[in-house]
Amino acid sequence: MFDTIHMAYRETDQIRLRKDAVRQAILDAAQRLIGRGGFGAAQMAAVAAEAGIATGTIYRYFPKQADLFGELFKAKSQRELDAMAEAIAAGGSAREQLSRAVLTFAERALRNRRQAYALLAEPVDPQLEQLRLRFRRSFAQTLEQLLAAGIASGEFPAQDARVTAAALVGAMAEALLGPL
Amino acid sequence: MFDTIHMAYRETDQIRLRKDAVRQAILDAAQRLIGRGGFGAAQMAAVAAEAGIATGTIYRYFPKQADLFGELFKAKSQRELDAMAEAIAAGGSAREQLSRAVLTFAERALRNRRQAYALLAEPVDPQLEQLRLRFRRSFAQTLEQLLAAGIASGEFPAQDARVTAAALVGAMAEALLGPL
DNA sequence: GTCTATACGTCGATAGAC
DNA sequence: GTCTATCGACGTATAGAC
Repeated sequence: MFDTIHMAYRETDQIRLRKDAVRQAILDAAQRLIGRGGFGAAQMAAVAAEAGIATGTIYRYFPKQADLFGELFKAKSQRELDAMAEAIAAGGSAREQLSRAVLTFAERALRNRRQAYALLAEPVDPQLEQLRLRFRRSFAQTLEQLLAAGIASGEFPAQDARVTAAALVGAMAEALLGPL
Repeated sequence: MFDTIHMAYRETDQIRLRKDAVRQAILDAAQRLIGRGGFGAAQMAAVAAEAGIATGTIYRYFPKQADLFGELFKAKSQRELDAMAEAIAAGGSAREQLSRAVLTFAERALRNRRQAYALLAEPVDPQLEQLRLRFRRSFAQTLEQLLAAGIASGEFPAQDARVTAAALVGAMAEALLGPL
């Protein structure tokens, strides 16, 4: 019916690719700004300028600033979590694994201090803070498994692996706040 | 001139006392709600109801919710800081002081879990989060002094007291998140 | 994606202090 | 008579449910 007269709007592959590119450009721009000055430096206007688009355009892709920040936060935090898991997976004794896990976390943070501060402690909206808490739990769980294995093998003294893991996460994060 | 005809409005002592009482009633009401369900339970309407006043009235005393929360946050956190300082001031060896400081902090938190969670980790506005960071630094400084004294006396092995103090604060807070 | 519920902060009206 | 404190319904924004 209408289709034969009025061509219904359909996204072409070309448009699709272009939109994906713009979206990625926004994410990249925001990431650069966050890497230089934390979330506070990634104001929507600044992100738009960095991406070479109009401010209003950002809201077509990310209705709220929290959406943009949330996506970046998840991606960046997950990358750190993966890095720690990888360090553990490299094998060795439980002690070596734990040492590598902590060192990896700290070294990566100190190599990218501004971003690390943003991910670890920069005051952000409650919505992002919630994400932060969830990732902290993930880090703790990763370490807890390692500790539990070490305790089972007798390498570590008997203890509450969950509490120790949480304490380690807190200690790492807080101790890094000085340098960051 | 006009003064003799139209009495200028001036706040009397009676009104002043009444306003102070209302302000305190708001703070008390909010404190009770936070103690029961964290900041999330202290909605402006709920606080007003608990205090027995209208919602709009709160804003005469605290223009923004963050102002009300901020005042309570400061008071409550300072109280915890004082409690830790007191535990340390009770004397004994550096090791005993440190033990008492940590135990005091943990016991008080576990005795008032809802409030402890609110002060330590509940996602809040960036404005409050900033306060939280500042108090964490204060706790760290308090412990740092204790550690420095212990190191100087040879009771503790040589180490960076600042880093250790920060790690202790982080470990305490994060380890308590499970029970809280 | 739409619809509903909830919560913050505002506003005009009212009662009462000066 | 003039000014202020209080009320509580309303506008708006956001979150969650379906």
